[in-house]
Amino acid sequence: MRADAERNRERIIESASNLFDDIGTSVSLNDIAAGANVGIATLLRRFPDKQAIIDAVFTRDLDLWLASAGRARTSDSPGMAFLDLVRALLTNQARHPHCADLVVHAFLRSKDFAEQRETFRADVESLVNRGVTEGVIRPGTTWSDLVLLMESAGALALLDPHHAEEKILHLLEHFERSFSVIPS
Amino acid sequence: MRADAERNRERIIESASNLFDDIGTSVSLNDIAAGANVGIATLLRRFPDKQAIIDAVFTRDLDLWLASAGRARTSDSPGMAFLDLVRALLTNQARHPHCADLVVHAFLRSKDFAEQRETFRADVESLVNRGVTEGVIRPGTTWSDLVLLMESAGALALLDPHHAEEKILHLLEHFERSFSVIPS
DNA sequence: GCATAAGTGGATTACCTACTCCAGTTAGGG
DNA sequence: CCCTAACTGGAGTAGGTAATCCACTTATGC
Repeated sequence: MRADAERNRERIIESASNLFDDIGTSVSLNDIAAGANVGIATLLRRFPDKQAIIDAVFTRDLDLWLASAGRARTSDSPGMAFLDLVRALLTNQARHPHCADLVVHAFLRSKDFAEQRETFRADVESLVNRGVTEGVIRPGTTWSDLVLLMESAGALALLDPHHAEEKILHLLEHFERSFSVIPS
Repeated sequence: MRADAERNRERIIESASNLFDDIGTSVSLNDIAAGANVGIATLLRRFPDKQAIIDAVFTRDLDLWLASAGRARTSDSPGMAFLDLVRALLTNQARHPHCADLVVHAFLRSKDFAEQRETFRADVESLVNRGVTEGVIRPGTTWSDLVLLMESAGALALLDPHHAEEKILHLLEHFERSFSVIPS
């Protein structure tokens, strides 16, 4: 691939990412191309169709999540690390609403993401289990509870991006109470 | 209005309601008209634009919510009645995903719904307050917590209608734990 | 009954979308 | 420096949308 083509590819992903955050994945290819200072043909040469762009943007975000989860795993204070991880993931959801339907429809189900999904799951479960034995996290808490929280947060962000952060933090309060062993 | 015209109006709302539940509000006016066995012109004569149909369908659902809340208010077991009400509202959300963005963008904000909103709010708050003094609901629980739960449920339903019911019930478990004074 | 206002269907318009095609441009190896 | 394969922009295509228009039909009050 020629160097200029590679630069354009990155500009397209950057433009798409920004527009997805601001407007949503319904934004038109024309606008994405314009935002990258690139013709529509250039865009469609690199990405065969619109879904390919959405996937590329999502994959970039996903890498950050996996890195967060991996880092949290090694913490020696699992309860704290778990909450920090959750908070980081949710903040990301608030900022990137477009991720929500990819989380639900691709990351959690498609076999294309099977490997990443299992890594992520293993990291989270390890953290939760250690938190439970440490007595910080309520027994019965599982990976699926975190998935539900992430799905809910993403869904809220998608529905109402403007108030997403505030609502997601409120949602987190309820889940923290539900996750915690100590009633407040 | 002529009697046949009134019949057609109801058929259009019924068709729209069914299609919104199955496909979402993105369904085309042509399909709504076809489902009502009516021409597209007939549809657009009754409802000046697409939003008017969406609003009409929502208003029909909303009346049911308000009735539920009103009935719950008179219960002499507020804690129970509150949970029953919440469960009824959430089940409705699962079945009518299209309501989600109207809840967020119209019912909770537009002054067109101000009167209904305040009635609903008063009913719910009365129930919550009685539940708190009865010692069944955790002090600090407010109307805004219920709103958040309904928004989350609606958002989930919109994002993934097929698994909505299951996810919403799961979500309710966490909120029940958070609402409750007794840790489980 | 029947006059007529109200109602109707569906072809049509205007517009927006994702995606294709191709004549012209440019990077970069030899 | 220059040749050529890679790359590019933007006009154009196909297809779907909401909304309009108008010749025709029907309910209903008298």
